[in-house]
Amino acid sequence: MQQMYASSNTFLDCRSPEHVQPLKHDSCALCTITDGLDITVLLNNDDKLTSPLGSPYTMGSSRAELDGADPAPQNRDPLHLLSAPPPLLSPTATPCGPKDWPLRTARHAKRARVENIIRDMAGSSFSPSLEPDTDGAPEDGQGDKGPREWPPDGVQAQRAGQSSVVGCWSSEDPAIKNQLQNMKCQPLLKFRRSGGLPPEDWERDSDQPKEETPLEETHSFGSDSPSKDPYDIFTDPHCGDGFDVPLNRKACGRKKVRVQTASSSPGTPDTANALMADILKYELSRAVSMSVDSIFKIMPRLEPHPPAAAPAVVVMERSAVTGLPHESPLSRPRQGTPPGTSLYGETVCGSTLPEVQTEALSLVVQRAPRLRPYAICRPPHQHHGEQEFPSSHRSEPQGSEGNKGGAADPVRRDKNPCEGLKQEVLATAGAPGSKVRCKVNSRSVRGARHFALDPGFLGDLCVPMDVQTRADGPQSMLMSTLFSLNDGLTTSHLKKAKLMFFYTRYPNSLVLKTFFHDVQFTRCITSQLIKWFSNFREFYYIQMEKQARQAVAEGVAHTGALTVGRESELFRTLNMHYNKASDFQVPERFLEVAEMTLREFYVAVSLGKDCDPSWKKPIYKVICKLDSNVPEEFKAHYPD
DNA sequence: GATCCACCTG
DNA sequence: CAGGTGGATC
Repeated sequence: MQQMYASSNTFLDCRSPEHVQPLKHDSCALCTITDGLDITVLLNNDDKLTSPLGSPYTMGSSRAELDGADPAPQNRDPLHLLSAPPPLLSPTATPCGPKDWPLRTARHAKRARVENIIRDMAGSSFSPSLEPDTDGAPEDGQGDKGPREWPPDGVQAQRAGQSSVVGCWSSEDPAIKNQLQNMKCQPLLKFRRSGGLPPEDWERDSDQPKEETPLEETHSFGSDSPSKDPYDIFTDPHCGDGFDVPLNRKACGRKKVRVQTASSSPGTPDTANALMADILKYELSRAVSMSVDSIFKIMPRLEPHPPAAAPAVVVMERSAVTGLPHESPLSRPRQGTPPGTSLYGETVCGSTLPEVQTEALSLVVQRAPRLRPYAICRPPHQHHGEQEFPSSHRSEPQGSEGNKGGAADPVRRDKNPCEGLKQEVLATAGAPGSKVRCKVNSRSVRGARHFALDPGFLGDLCVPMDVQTRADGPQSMLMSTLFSLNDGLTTSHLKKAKLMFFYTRYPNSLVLKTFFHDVQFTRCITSQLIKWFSNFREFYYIQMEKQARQAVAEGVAHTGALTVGRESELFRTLNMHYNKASDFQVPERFLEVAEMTLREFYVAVSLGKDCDPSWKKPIYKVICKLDSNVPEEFKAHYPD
C-alpha cells in the first residue's frame, strides 16, 4: 500500500497496464419465463467499479489517506435464477366436428377477442392454449367457403411477441364485422326479447324457433351444462364476471382453469344483477367500440391539406371491445404519398414507416425540408464565411426508430385507443395528478393542428360529456390545450441542440427558451430539451471516462500528455455524435473543455476515486463551470 | 412537492 | 433518444 501511495503521489509517472484491473461489473439476471408471465429478477444492481489500480479507495480520500484503503476487490454474488412456474395453459388443439362457417367465424372472432383480452391481462408473453381452429380445415368442406378460417399470421405473430395488430383481421372486413356485430348484439337482443328474464329462462321463454346460432349455443351464463361447448363459454365475455378456460379442446373443456371467479350462478337472485351488469358492460364497451370505429372513419375527413397535414393522433389499431386489431385507413400508405414521406407529411429519412404504428414514436418530429434552409454564422472566432446547417438531418432517429421496435411498453401499446386518447387529452388539459408524457406535443399535435374539428369529433374521441360541454366550448378547450401547443421539437431542433452542446453542457431553462424561442414552451418541451442535454452529457462523459481509462491503462505519464485535438480519436467520436455531418466548425473552447474533462477523469481514475459511487460528481461540478455563451446566431434558426 | 440530475434500460 | 427511477436541492 505504501507503494501504491507513492504511486499515487507520482501517479503520472509509473502507471502501467498491469496495475489496471479489468472492470468488474455486477450482473443482473434476467429471468424470462416464456410460458407464463415474464419475471424479471434483478439480483444485484450494484454498479460499483473496481479501481483500475486494483484498490478501492473511498471518495474524498486524499492521497495520504490511501494507506488505509482496503485493497480487497469487491466480489459479487453469483447469479440466481428462478424456476419457471408451469404454463398457465397447456396448448392443445383438437379438431371438432364440422360446422357451418358463420358459426366458426363467430367463434374465431370471439376467441380472438378473448384471447386478446387474456393476453392483455397476462402480459405480452402470454400464450393461450387457443390454437387455430382445425375444424376450419378444408377437409370439412367448408374451408373454401369461409372467407377466413383463422388468421394464423396475425395470431402467431402476436404469440411471437410481435405487434398485436399486424396481420390480423380488419374490422372493415364485412363478413367479420357482421359476425362481430351479430355476436355483440345477440345477448342484448335476447335479453330484450325475453322481456328482461334471466338468461336461463331465455330458451324456454323464447318464442323464436330454435336456431343454431353462436349465441344460442354459447350463452350458458354460468351454467355448466355439458351440452354447451365450454370453449364457447370461454370465448364468451358475457358469461359472468369470470370465465373458464378449457385446457383440452378435445375433451371439450371439461378440464378448466378458473381465470376469474364468477359472481353469479344460475337460479340465484344475483343472476339478474349480474346480467344487468353484463349488459351494462356490453353496452359501454359497444359504445366505446363504435366511437373508436368512427374515429377511424373520421380521420380522412380531417385532412384539409393532404398529404402534408394528416391527423396525427397516435392510432392504436385495436378495437376497444373485441380486442381484435383492426386496420385503420391511416395505417395504409396513402396514394399519392411520395416515397420517403411519412403519413404526417414528414420526411422519414428514406425509410418507410411500418404500415401500422405499433411502437412508441420518437418525440422528435422530422420536419419537411424547408424551402430556405436556415443558416447560422460561424462562431465569432471563425472567419470562414457562413456556416449552414444541413437542410435536413437524414440520419436522425425518426424513421429508424419507427422500425426499431422493442422499446415500447406492451401495456401502453395495447392500451385501449380511445382510452389512450382520452387520457392524453385530459392530461394535456391539465387534469390534476396526471403525469403525462409529451407525445402529443410533437408529432401528433403538429399533424393535428391544422384541421378543423368536426362537430362530432369530440364525441367520437370519447371526450367525456362534461369536458365537451364546458362553457368555453369543446373546440376552444381542445385547441387551447392539445392543438395550441403548436410546434414540437423537430430533428432540426435536435441538431441545433447538439451544436449548442459544443458551447454549453448545462444550459438553464432561460438559455433553452432563448435559443428555442420558436417552440411553444411547455413543461414537456422543457423537459425534453433538458433530457436531450442530459443524454448529450451522458455520451460525453462516457467517452471521457473511456478515454481516460484507456490513457491510464496505456500508462500515460502525466496529464500534459492528454490533449484533445481535432485529429484525436476522442474528438472524432464526439464530433460524429454532435456534428455528424461535420459541417459545423467546432469552437476551440470545446476542445479545451474536453481536454480538461479528460484530465479530470484521468486524475480521478488514477487516484482510484472511481470506486466511490459518486466519484464523478466533483468532475461534473468542474465541467459545469466551463460553459460558454451560445453565439447569438443560434437564435435565428427559425425565422417564423 | 417540484425540479433537476445522473443512472440504468430498452 | 426516451422512459423510469432515485437522490439531491430548494
